[in-house]
Amino acid sequence: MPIYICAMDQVEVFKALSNKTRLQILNWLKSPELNFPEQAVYGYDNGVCVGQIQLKAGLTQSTISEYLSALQRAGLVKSTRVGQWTYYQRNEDAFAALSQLIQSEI
Amino acid sequence: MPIYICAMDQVEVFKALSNKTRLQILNWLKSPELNFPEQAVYGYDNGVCVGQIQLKAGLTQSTISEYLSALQRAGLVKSTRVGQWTYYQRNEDAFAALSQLIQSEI
DNA sequence: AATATATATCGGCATTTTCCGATATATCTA
DNA sequence: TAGATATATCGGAAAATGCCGATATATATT
Repeated sequence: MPIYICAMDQVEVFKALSNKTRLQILNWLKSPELNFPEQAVYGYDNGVCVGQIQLKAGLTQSTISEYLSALQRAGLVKSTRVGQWTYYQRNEDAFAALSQLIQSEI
Repeated sequence: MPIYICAMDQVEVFKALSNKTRLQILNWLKSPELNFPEQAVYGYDNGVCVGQIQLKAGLTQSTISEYLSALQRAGLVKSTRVGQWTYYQRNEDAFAALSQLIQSEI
């Protein structure tokens, strides 16, 4: 009987990762300073706000908002509301758990 | 500039993993002796044949054949034809590479 | 309160995925 | 060669996903 560190819905996680734009976003969020220099003024403490991600991705605001929700439902990112902005950042624990999951369970 | 050990199409791999039945198949193939005892007579050297997997999954033959093809296109399994049977087994190198990919690139 | 800005949600069209039944192909056996 | 068995491929209906534009909601500003 395996022990699960966190209750990842595996299918949901892999579905979230099954899209080129969502993979790009995750990759960009690895280096916010590098990929979102426009946000330097506001800092990167809570990640990057939706509008910046949307600009870089070149898709509509609604699409990016939904993509970020999907990533969050899968546990791959976390969000912080600050005023009228929502900041998203990677949940590195989830990636460590996923890497581990693939090694041991899948 | 990152160096890729193998040319995985990331989206294709994650799509292949985005289905409960395909995840089950991969999991079953970790312990063929345990999960496919009916095949003991023929041995497990090349993995498990399509019919046995189909029986256990409870979906149609065509569906399982297509699922196995998808897993193979993604590089997650390899197949061996022996007479009228096609045996499928996990490609453990791919899982190691994927685990690594998640740790370092994604 | 009124307006502006940032994000989320809704409705919808186009494409992809899921899974099926039918059929084609490959191999084995009589 | 004919028939049986195992697998692959094809065509299609239903559901899910990819994106969009329009609209709703939350917060900030005047």
